[in-house]
Amino acid sequence: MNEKITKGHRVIFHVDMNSFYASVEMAYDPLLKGKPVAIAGNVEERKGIIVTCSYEARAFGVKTTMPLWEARQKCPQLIVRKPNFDRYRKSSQAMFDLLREYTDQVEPVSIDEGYMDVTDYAGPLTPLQIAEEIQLRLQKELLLPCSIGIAPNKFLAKMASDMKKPMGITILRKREIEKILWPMNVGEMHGVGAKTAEKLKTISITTIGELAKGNDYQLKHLLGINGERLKKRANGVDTRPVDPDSVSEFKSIGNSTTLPKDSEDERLLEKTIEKLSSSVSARMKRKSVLSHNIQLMIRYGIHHTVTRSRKLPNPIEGESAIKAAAMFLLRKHWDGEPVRLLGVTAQELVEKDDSVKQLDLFTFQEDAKKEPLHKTLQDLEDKFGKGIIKRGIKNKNTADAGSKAKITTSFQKDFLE
DNA sequence: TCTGGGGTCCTAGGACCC
DNA sequence: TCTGGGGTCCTAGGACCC
Repeated sequence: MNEKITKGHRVIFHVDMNSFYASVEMAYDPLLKGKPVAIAGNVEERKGIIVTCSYEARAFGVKTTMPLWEARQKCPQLIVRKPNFDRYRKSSQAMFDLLREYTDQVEPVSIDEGYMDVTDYAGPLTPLQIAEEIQLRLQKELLLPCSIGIAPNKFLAKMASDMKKPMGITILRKREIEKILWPMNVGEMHGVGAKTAEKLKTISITTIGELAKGNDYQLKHLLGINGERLKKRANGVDTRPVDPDSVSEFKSIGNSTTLPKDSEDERLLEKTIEKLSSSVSARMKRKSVLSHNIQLMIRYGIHHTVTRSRKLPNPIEGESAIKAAAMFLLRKHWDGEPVRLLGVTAQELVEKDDSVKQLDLFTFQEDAKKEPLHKTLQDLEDKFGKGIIKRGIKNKNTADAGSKAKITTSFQKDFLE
């Protein structure tokens, strides 16, 4: 596939913005600087939890996902702001634009972090100098602090960026894995959550080093294919390429909401689904996509969530069509118990775009050529669907931006070994 | 007073086809 | 008559991450 051939060694950065939402608020309002600041969803009600908080707030013991009332207990002078996503998106855009000044191999992972592959960087700076410059510029130009991990692959870069916060730069070389990575708790590994850590404990694996030497058969039995992958990562092996296009390919768009109080009022549930459908529809239209599958999520108690989905013969984007599909699912599957949360998600997205249809027709014809002659139009329609709209269009704009510079750099690409 | 809302990826069973 | 094995699609749920 498009996996980059990685002869020689790569130099990968993981850039991680520090307490991003809180930092953006501070950049907008300098009076907040140096103060304990927290961003919380729904400041008034029971669902108020801390989304992010400044390091000043963390000093009081305030943490992400902590209920707001508890955070206020720990830090009475806590300044609480509602999230302002437009601001965060703008700052994020500016941040990634700055990163792209160094290479076009930038892969945003979320609003506040991303990978860079600077292996082919052709300027005068060393990797460490690039990282230092980026960190300094983000701080100066955007007033945003970040931590950067430098390593030969994504996994190690991610682990490295976590090691020094805030405003850290950490190089993690292959030869340092044993000394630095292996003593760490396996639960601190990216990709290992509470459940997996618990399972690993049953085969006496509690550190990353123990995982690195774990028994293949046991791991496979316990975690399936993920066991294999995690063991490789623990040994510092990760061949995933940095893919600048990955983020533009949305797989689903959804909205959910916790009701003011648990409810079995059918009218209220319908109204809620209507609102959710409408915002999902609006977001789909902005992204110019259609959906082939609508999912309804119903949460009854804190630990009882059910998802139900429905495949659609024709792709939709309209509010009323989404609502209709979601209501169908509600009527069919709601057991009448009080509902805590409802969610509507559009899945199996396809591009709504004439040029894409053209492209489809083309691939359709190409495929037809490869098929044996007895294949009929009906066969192909069955395969591709009536609308001849292909799913999951990839790499729409992979036009090669330019020539690869062939300047030899001061860059020792194997310095990470 | 006790965990929100946005996602991705993987697994597993059943239906159905060949 | 009893029957295998492979593949795909659909649905539901779970783990994880930010």
